[in-house]
Amino acid sequence: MPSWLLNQAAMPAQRLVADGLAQVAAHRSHFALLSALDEAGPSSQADLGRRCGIDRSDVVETVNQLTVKGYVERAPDPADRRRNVVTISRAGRRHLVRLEKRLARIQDELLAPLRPSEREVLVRLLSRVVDHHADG
Amino acid sequence: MPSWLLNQAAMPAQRLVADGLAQVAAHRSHFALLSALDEAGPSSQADLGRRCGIDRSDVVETVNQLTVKGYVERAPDPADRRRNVVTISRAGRRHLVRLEKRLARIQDELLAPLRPSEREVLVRLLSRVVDHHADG
DNA sequence: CGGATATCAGTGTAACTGAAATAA
DNA sequence: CTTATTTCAGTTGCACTGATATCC
Repeated sequence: MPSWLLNQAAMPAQRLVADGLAQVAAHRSHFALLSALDEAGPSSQADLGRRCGIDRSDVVETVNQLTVKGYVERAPDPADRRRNVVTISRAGRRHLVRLEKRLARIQDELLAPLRPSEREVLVRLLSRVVDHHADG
Repeated sequence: MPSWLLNQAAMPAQRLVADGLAQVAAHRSHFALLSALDEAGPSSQADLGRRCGIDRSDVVETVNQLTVKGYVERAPDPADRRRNVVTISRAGRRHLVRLEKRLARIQDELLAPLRPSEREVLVRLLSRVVDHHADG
């Protein structure tokens, strides 16, 4: 049953990612936010939440943690004083590179039984399923 | 990123299944237990939990619910008085058929964007990933 | 005013843990 | 004595909601 298989496969995926990131005291949301900031540049917390699919409340907490570690800076937006502008720091970029390398190894471990061409096929099929159910 | 795609695809899968079963006041664990009982015959709760990957505590509660609805019966095992023998009833089998039909439609909705041959490929690739990480 | 933002406290759920009672 | 089973109470992690203050 496909729905069962998807959940069974998502389980080790989640575990491998969580464990791998925990080894460097990181979390999925850390990677998501740092990635988004690296791609899109300084952003408001609401924008970050929308981009990453993370709840507004959880963005607050994640930005708190990343701020403590010096990976991002949070400053009021002079152009719109409701907003905080979150900016990735140099240390944040270095940390992001570390996380990316770690995650690459984890993808490899996750898809170990599949050849490269099969991994591509899987990614393509999953993408179509995900796209079909996007925001619906 | 494959791990992300897997989680994104598992999300609508989980939602569709949960919603579809909720319409008949059922739950994933209801289907899992009834299915296991239909396949393997009367079983102890510990066996059911191991088979279905459901925690021993949750088996207790699920059997409670199925008992109230008359879909299973719980009786002490005379051969091993630590155990309860859980048996599926005739109404339980009828209910299982309903759930199976419902779940078949849900699989179809989940994989709507894929052709039958593509669905097979997806299932095969996922199976290999799941097998590779089994019980590890 | 309506709408957006950030924050915090609290809710709901699902998976799990610990301990007790019973019995192999 | 050790291990297994069932049960219940409680915990934890997580996504989310509601309310509030602030501002466009």
